[in-house]
Formats: sequence, structure tokens, C-alpha cells
Amino acid sequence: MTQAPRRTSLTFPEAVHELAQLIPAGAVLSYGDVAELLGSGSARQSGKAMGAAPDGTPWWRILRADGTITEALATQANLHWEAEGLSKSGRRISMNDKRWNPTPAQWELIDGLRVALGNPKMSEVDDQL
DNA sequence: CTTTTGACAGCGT
DNA sequence: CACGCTGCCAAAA
Repeated sequence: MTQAPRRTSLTFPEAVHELAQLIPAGAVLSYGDVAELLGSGSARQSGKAMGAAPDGTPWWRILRADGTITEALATQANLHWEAEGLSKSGRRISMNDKRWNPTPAQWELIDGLRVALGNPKMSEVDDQL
């Protein structure tokens, strides 16, 4: 086809879903991190997007900045976290320790999402975490 | 146009 | 460390 296999433009929610898929097991991001990595949107936007995430999306790898998750999902999330070896300190994940640190190759995939959203690449804004 | 609503963040107490 | 309050920001009512 003359059209690219993947759309060259994405809506913010779609980009959030794609990014969630890139997070490796055992790592997590906060909703705010997601917005920053994509170069647009806000933590609330990310949360909204995850609420509409399709089945198969690893939603338990995106949580609040303080390492907790909304009560309605806490029970399910705990099962996944345990299965992936995500240690908790008390009732919360240690974001400090478990936050995803992308490899250079993964940064490129993230850049792809940024571009698909019409935002500049990380290298353009030198905005890495 | 105004108000309400969220799978949120940060700060003060 | 737990709560409560304020700030945010786009979408829906």
C-alpha cells in the first residue's frame, strides 16, 4: 500500500497506549512521566487515556507519582506487580527505584511517538529525564 | 459560554 | 506517612 503500515499521526490517547506497550515488565512510569515522554499532554490526560486503554494494555505499569494506583485497580495491580517482581515498600511502589530507564533504542521508539504527535524529538529539546 | 469531571501532581499540615 | 486542598488541562454536559 501507498500508505504507511502505521499511521504517521496519532491522537494523544493512542500514543499513551503505544507507550504503555513499550514499558518492560518490572518497570513503571507515572502518569506525569508519560505526558513528559510524549512531549505533550498532562498527567490527567494520561490518566484519561488509560481509562480507555484497549485489552492487552499493561495499565498496571503506569501509576501515580507517589507509587500508588486508584483504589478500584489496587487489587488487580498487586497481582501483576507481584508476578513481575515489582517490590513494594508497604502499599506503594518505589518509583525512585522502579521507574523505567529507557535504552537508547527505546528512546528512538519514544521519539517516533513524539513525532507522530507532532512534537519535537527528545534530542531537539534536550529534555531527557 | 460556564460547570463538571477525571486511572493526576505538588505542597502544606 | 496519611490527608486535604489547590492547581492543571482537555473533553463533555
